[in-house]
Amino acid sequence: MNYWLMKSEPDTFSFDDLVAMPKMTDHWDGIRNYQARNFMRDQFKTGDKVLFYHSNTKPPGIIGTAVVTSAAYPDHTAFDKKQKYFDPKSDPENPRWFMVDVQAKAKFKNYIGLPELKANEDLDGMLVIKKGQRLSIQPVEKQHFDLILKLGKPKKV
DNA sequence: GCCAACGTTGGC
DNA sequence: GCCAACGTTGGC
Repeated sequence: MNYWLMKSEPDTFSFDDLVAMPKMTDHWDGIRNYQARNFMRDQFKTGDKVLFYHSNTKPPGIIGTAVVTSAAYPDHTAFDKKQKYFDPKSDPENPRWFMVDVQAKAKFKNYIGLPELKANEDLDGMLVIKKGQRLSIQPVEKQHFDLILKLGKPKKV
């Protein structure tokens, strides 16, 4: 069992957007960073737990939890010229980019903003509070994950 | 909207 | 293989 933090801009795809999907599940497409891809491709497993992070909003922070419901499979949006995330260097024979399916689980009654994450010394070392850390998929340590659940007061969706 | 941080690209 | 130029992320 692994723990992850996944960033999304709420203007593009918010936690509530995920909840609104059939079965509250969607594929996490558009990852075009090798480190993030490697996490998904090599380490994501069905049942892994995810903190859903809203970036580029005021304040950014953790809005809820989700669960991984598939292993990694090729990101087909890279194959289609009309797609925003088209990448000519990826093709179905030899896909460069991958994605997983995630399902919404719980929404936090207490949204945990980035300033709050930074202020909590029990969360020292979390990647998301590091300056310049732009990775959109990050591993999270279990004790950090557990503490964040405690702070967030998740309510099943 | 600015810009620091940092990943990627491509010329050499 | 170095590194300058460029593009993107994402906090502020």
